[in-house]
Amino acid sequence: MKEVAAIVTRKEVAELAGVSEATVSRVFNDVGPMKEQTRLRVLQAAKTLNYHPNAIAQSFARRRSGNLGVVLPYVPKVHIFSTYYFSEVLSGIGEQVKASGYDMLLKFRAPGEESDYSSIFRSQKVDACVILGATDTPSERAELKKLEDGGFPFCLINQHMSGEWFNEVDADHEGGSYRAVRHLLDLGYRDIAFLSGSPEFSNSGDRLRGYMQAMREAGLLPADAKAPGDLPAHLYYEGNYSRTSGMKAAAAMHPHLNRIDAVFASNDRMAIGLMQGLREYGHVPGQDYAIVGYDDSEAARVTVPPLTSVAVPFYEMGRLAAERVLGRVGGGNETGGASESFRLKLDTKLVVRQSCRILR
Amino acid sequence: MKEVAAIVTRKEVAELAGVSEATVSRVFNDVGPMKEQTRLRVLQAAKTLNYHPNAIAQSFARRRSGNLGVVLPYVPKVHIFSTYYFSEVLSGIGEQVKASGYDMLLKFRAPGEESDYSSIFRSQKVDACVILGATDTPSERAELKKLEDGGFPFCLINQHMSGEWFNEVDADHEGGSYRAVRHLLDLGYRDIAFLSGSPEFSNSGDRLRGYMQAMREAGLLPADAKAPGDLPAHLYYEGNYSRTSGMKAAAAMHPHLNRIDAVFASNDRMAIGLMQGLREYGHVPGQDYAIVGYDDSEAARVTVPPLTSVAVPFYEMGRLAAERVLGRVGGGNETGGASESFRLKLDTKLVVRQSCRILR
DNA sequence: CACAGTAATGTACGCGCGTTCATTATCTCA
DNA sequence: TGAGATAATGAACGCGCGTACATTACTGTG
Repeated sequence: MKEVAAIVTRKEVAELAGVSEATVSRVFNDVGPMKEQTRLRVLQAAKTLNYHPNAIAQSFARRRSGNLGVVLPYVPKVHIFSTYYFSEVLSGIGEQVKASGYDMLLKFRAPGEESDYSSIFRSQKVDACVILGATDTPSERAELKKLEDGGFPFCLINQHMSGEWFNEVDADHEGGSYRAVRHLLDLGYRDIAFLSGSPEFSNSGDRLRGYMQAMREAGLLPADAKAPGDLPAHLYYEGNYSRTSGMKAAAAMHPHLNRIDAVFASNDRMAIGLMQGLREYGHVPGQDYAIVGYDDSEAARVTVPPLTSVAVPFYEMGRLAAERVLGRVGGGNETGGASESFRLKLDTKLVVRQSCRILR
Repeated sequence: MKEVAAIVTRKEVAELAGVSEATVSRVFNDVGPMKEQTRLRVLQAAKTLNYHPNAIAQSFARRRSGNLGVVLPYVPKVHIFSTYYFSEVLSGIGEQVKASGYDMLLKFRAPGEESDYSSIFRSQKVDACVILGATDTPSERAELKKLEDGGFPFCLINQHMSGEWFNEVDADHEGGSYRAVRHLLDLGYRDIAFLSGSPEFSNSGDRLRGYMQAMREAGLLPADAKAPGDLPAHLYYEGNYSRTSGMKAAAAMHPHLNRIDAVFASNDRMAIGLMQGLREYGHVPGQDYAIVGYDDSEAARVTVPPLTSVAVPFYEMGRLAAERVLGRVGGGNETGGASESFRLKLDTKLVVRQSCRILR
């Protein structure tokens, strides 16, 4: 019964309005001088016929898709949008994309497959691209370098590849971690454990460095301590940023809790999992031990006790990345070279709540 | 310095391989019989030149974009991805979209603007569409009906428009709410308040109906009680699904808490806000009053006490919606009519935790 | 009124691909 | 070996639009 609405084209509008197709085009793109009268006539005809330009044909003719690609990692068993970090970044990108008149095309990296970034561009379905959750592996680096060589505008978020000059929007995780640990030290804590996230993300290393620096400065670690191996074993734990991994860490940490008085966890989810886990062993957070999380997610506000955490401007990072990378679309060659590349590092901020008692 | 990689077209591949463009096309689309030898020759040439078909041109020629549109509501001040409901649904859609070889194009409804759904389709940038957070207003209904009349494949998620036959994937919120309240009743609670969400969403009404039915059956409401107005004022509160609105409700509820022994909140976020707010007045959840939330979000697991809540298969709802709606693309007319329309209603499930003490 | 100069519009082409139809190579069976 | 069938390939077109270039309609000036 239902008929698929017939496609109205420029041609029909032109006929009805009694003008040429080019004129219709001009009206819709607002180019060149034209009589107000014809403009109105065309618009009227378009309205009558319910004409809407075919976006695909436009993309084709303009050789520009009007889409910003967003590459998302495949995280097994995790519904990726549900993690605070991705959620916020995506919201920020979404905001900017809308403001720039673009659409947002999501690309999920496949489970097994090597991430073939360049194919994303070669297919021409996106004009620029923001990459989330890139990992610092040789093959990924190679892929990204191909993009770079191809001159495709892209940008990494929350990931830094040292030694390369990719466009990046990152946050000062090292500083944030340093301040978090300093906060614990200032409160009088000394035996501060570190719960790390997955090491393949650069910002896991950043957090470790911040922690180590603070500990070194406090004279709690040798001046040359650098790697996790330089830490007393009972102070270093590793998870994968999931709540469950935090709970698992609790099992490993529990036996040593007499030698630990505070924990710095690399994100809130793990912190929460850890608190849950340790609670089952009878250790009360904020009382038997202090804890600081990372991300300042919504969850940090509702735990008991509320979790001191490091706020990261994820939303703004997403917005900025989109803005910058879209600003580079098409630009560059006529100005006699590539347009400015960029590496932004936004500030993080410690948000103090009640998960760390004052010792003195 | 950087050169934008030259676009390699079919033509060049054809020349290098010594065949016609049509043959190249056939190889890449795997149509018609062809000599294995030429096939390899073409593939070899394509590899040499690093040829990738232009997706936009393909879309243009095929008159199909390969994109599934996802319409997201504009929620002021809320970073939309951060709400559990949207996050999960999007993850589900993402999963299915990938499996179906489509891409996912996000469309944000603009703040003020009337949602002009049909333009989304007329622009031809998407082949089908999933709509989240539609509201049941006359103008939205009209817009949706236009889509329907246009024969565009679309689907509403978690929203039911009574009296219309739109494709929908919904969950049994009425039943879920009924069971939640029954649970409270079975535990011995009698003075059960209801914290509603924004009334423009159909599932807010669903929850209300479930609540009322359970209360009526327990003889706590007159048999003809239907609307919120039929409730004692101290039992009915309204928020907008945000945590803050839950906190605000706490202020309104606090004076009446001597006449309230349990609360059923329309989602976890409001439940959490309410618990926080009431705690500030000295009321301890799970002790001074029982509380049940809705959504069974991650947050419900980490509150103190853990929150009894109603689980909704959001992820599956997203996946199913995408699957069904993509199944309808292009199909329908040649079979002598529209393909099957669908209205799915998935089951919800009460997840009991510790936020309701046993009274007897 | 003629002319230049500009405003307004039309003509024509190509973007890269899918696809139909025509053509040519190859095979089958008598 | 030849005729018909089938396999394999090529030639040509159009999808709907943007746009360079050609053309025509005006305007003001001397």
